[in-house]
Amino acid sequence: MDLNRKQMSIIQYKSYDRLLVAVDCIIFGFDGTELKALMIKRGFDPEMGKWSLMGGFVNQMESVDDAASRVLNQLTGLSSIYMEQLHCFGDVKRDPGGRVVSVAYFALIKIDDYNEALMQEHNAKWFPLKKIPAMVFDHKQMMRLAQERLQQKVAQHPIGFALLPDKFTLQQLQGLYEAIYERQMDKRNFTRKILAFNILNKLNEKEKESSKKGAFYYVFDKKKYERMDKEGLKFL
Amino acid sequence: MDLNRKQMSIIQYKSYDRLLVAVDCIIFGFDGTELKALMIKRGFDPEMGKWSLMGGFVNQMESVDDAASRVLNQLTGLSSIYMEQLHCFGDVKRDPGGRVVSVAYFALIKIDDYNEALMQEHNAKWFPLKKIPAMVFDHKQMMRLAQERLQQKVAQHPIGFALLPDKFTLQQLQGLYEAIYERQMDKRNFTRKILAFNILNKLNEKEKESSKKGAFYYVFDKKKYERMDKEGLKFL
DNA sequence: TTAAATAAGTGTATTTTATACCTTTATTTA
DNA sequence: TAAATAAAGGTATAAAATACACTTATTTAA
Repeated sequence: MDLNRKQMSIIQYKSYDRLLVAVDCIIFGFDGTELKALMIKRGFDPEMGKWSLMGGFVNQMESVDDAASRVLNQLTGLSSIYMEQLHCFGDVKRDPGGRVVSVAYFALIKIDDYNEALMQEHNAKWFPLKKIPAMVFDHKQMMRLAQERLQQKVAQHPIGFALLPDKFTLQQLQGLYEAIYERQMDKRNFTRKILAFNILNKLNEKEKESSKKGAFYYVFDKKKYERMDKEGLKFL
Repeated sequence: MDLNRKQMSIIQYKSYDRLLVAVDCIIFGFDGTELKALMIKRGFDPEMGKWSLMGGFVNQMESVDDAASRVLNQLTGLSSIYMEQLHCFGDVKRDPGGRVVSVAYFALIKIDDYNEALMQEHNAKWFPLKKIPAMVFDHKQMMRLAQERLQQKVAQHPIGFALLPDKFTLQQLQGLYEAIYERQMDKRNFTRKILAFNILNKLNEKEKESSKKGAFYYVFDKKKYERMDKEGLKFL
């Protein structure tokens, strides 16, 4: 029998086990005060009706990353969102419904920026990180790991902006960092440090809802950041 | 028809695609001067005869972590080795032999501490990180990511000791850090800093091969470390 | 036995970075 | 126009990182 190399290798691989591969998304949002994560009420067995991360199975013809983007989109309607792979969870019995290897991702979205209908359809709800309910399988472990990684990541790279509106005040930005790190910071030190990176542009426009004086808006300048990122920076 | 919940969910999952799931191991070693990684000459198609990471498929009844340990053991004969999950690589076409999702791990071993027969059987060879050959699939990308992660990790946790003999001199330790970070360090500053962590015990014994005076051996004291790790430390 | 050679071992001064801390300013509203 | 509100901004101190060079222990060869 005459086989070319590709056929050979398909035959070669044929005897190995094939597994279900899933993705689960930890979706973070910031409401100005608290860091929150988006959960859904699981709509199918096993564990129907319990709180769960949004997830789905990886198809034969899509990459794992694409599957994660698809799942995020199915819940929020959003695309082109900051998303990063967290960890692959591969215990044999992690899902009582069968052998499922799950690759967890975390995403950062602007908390008001989603498709209401899709969210309702999935019974989605934001939970403050301090008040995460019981969750199915190993999803709570995923949550914990995601929170740790967010803390690490945000200290090295300016990804926090993905959680804020396009224009934001320095106090809103500080509030975000305080929420992520779960500790208070000094306003003057924070301002000095963040402005020193020179990756924010000050607008000639004030946010006046929360104060009479009004606080200037800033925007994140991605180009400035990329220029300095090449030289290697630690963020905060 | 009467189905219990478990049967329900197996049926539920049945319609989804199953994929081959592999693990690949980046195995680091340190020869006193250079950081090296262990590669094998791939013994089967596709890409037979090319340099590759040691890998294998995950079986139905083993966790992904266990598969990685098994694969490491198959090549080196070692078990109970420092090993950490790196990243899941999930592109559709990453392996020309079929749809394979691969979870990469990196391991730190003592470079002389392996089973010679197994190594020969797999045509394994150590390559300095600076001189990594062409590799199959996305293995070079895995290598690069592993090197980055090792740098990050070693700065936060005292895992570097896994690459050194049980007893080592301060200069050997410094050499390791210099190799990992690819830059020279000041001997006095390094010594002061590392001893300040108070996780090393000085032995009453000297290494006398590389100097006439001889340098004292030290050992890593894991208990001391664990005590201080709880209080949270940044390592170097 | 002693001098030369070798790498180990050690301390201080300087710079940079992080932290602690409070008054003035702009604006609105009563 | 005074009172209320939150924004804006600087300095002094402490801690950490860096730069830098001589002395010591030991072996080996003269």
